[in-house]
Amino acid sequence: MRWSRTLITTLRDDPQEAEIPSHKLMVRAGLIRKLSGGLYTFMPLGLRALHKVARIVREEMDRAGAQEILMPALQPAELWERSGRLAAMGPGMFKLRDRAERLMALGPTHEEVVTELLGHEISSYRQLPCTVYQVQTKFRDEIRPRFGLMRSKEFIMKDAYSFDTSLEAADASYQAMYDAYVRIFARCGLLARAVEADTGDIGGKWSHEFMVLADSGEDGLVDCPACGYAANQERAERAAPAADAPACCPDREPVATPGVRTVDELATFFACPADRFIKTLVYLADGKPVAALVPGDRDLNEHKFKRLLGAKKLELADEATVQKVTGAPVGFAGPVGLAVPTYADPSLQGAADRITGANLADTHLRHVDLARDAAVTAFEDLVIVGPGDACPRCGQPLQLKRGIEVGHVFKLGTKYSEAFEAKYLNEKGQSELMVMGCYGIGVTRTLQAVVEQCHDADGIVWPVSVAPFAVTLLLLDPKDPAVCATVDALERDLQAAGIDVFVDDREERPGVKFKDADLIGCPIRVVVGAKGLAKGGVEVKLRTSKSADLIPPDQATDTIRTLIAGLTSAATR
RNA sequence: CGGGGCGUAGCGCAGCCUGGUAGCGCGUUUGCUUGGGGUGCAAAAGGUCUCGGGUUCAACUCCCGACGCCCCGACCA
Repeated sequence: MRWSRTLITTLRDDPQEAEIPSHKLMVRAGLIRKLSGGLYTFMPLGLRALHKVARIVREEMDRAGAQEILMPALQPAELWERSGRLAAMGPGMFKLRDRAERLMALGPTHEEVVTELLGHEISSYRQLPCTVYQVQTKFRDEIRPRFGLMRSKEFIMKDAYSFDTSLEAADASYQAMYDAYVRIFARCGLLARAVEADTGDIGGKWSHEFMVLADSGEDGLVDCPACGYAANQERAERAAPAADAPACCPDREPVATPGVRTVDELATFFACPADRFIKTLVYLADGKPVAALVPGDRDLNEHKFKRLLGAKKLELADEATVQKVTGAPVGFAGPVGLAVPTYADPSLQGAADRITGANLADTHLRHVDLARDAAVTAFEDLVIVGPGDACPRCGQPLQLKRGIEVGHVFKLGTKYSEAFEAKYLNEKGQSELMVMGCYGIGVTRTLQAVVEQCHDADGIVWPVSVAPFAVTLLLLDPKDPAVCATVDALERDLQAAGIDVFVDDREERPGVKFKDADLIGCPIRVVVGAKGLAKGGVEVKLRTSKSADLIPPDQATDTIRTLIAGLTSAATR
């Protein structure tokens, strides 16, 4: 491919729209262009890289025994009513009506469609296990599109779905996908980490997310350097420290605290540290009030609380509810005498001589002994785990990192097969529900994650596996026939050797071409110019190295082929 | 949806406070020049100053309202 005949426009300045390095670079290098918030066009160079990622994904899916299909992006909303997710995902879905006024949705994911499909196609255990996948455009009405391709309203996802006869068989399908994911991200040149994750609205018992470590990542993850435990912060647990209880605790006693509501204000008011307080939070779980107790210096993890309660919807109670439940305005809730189910973090087990709200306006209680003065329904892990907390497996201190979620594998169980009666006949001729798993990779997000992880001050540093081109060939003197002839021959040779090559044949000064080559970041740069030829060769340089090697033109293709082989094996370890 | 910021030439920005001729850099076009890390000179094209209302003799500038974009929090690949 020749630059002069390709739609590639690079930018000198960082675009105003972009904040993180990968987004800036993808726009500057001319890989993508924004149409509107969360909607991007892939330009020729970006599309090539995207296809490379998709190819790796397909190869590994096929290798893992999954079969590629393609389901409609446009789906009848009725399917979503059957699974009960029209309500759950409701506002996040793009909905529209056809001319018959039938409600349709642009698919944010395909569990419904695939379960409906396989429920009809599969009739016998002999057809199982079966895993299908597709590479599809998904639509989500994101609350806040962000960071270019990282969180967009339209994106490309590889989604796979496994169907099995039993939980054990489903475990094997899950493991096969997990292993494929490890290979996919390694082949993309990414440093990815599998972490335990929350299942969210998709449902199911267990899931792992694949995280690309990056400071700009949207997710927090905890990591135990000692034993390898890793989890999304949404799910992460900790070994709760024992509550330090004094030998004896005086009787509880009300204290007037007019207008003092927050833990910070209380700490100042009582002149004691935040962990001396018990924070009482009133929530509505599917409309029913419940209370959560955490130490004053900790925050409640709503994901964990929601899972514990098995609630479909969990939200902080409104003021009126708080008033009704506690008999006091917001800021004065406490566990003493509270008549709703009350869950406490295990670090409060045995907690005594603490300060809590008194369930009375402008009043707190001190010398509260939780066991003596309050009725706790259960002690369950509730706090957001942070750096320094004890690992739930080995007790060593945890670290907190940030990551980009590029893949997610779920064990779904029979949630969808029940809703769609996706059944098969077993060996005994009995009808049984298929056990499902689902597995997603954000293909467009993965591409940007590569850029986020692989760049330097000058531009992108593509791994060969996903680079738009393996080689960029700079034609420094377009008016010199000998230089042009050398470039033509080299381009032909490289193409014949199956190597992607991109020729910068523009009427530009050398400096411009060097800068753009660094920005676009193909792994190997070959410079052909009059000066080099006079010295007897073309210059071959890796994007990652500082200096170039002078290679005789007739040996260049072999040299490059060897370099690519080296880069490829280094990437796959 | 809550909080914050920004909308001026293709891109990056100044001008606005204190109303009166719309500017700079990059890019683009043409000519010359230069030719190994974003050459230099000259000329040129390119603007409903996001949109709508209001105040005023006069609005890019002041006021009100929309819309769009970006950032921080709750959803997710």
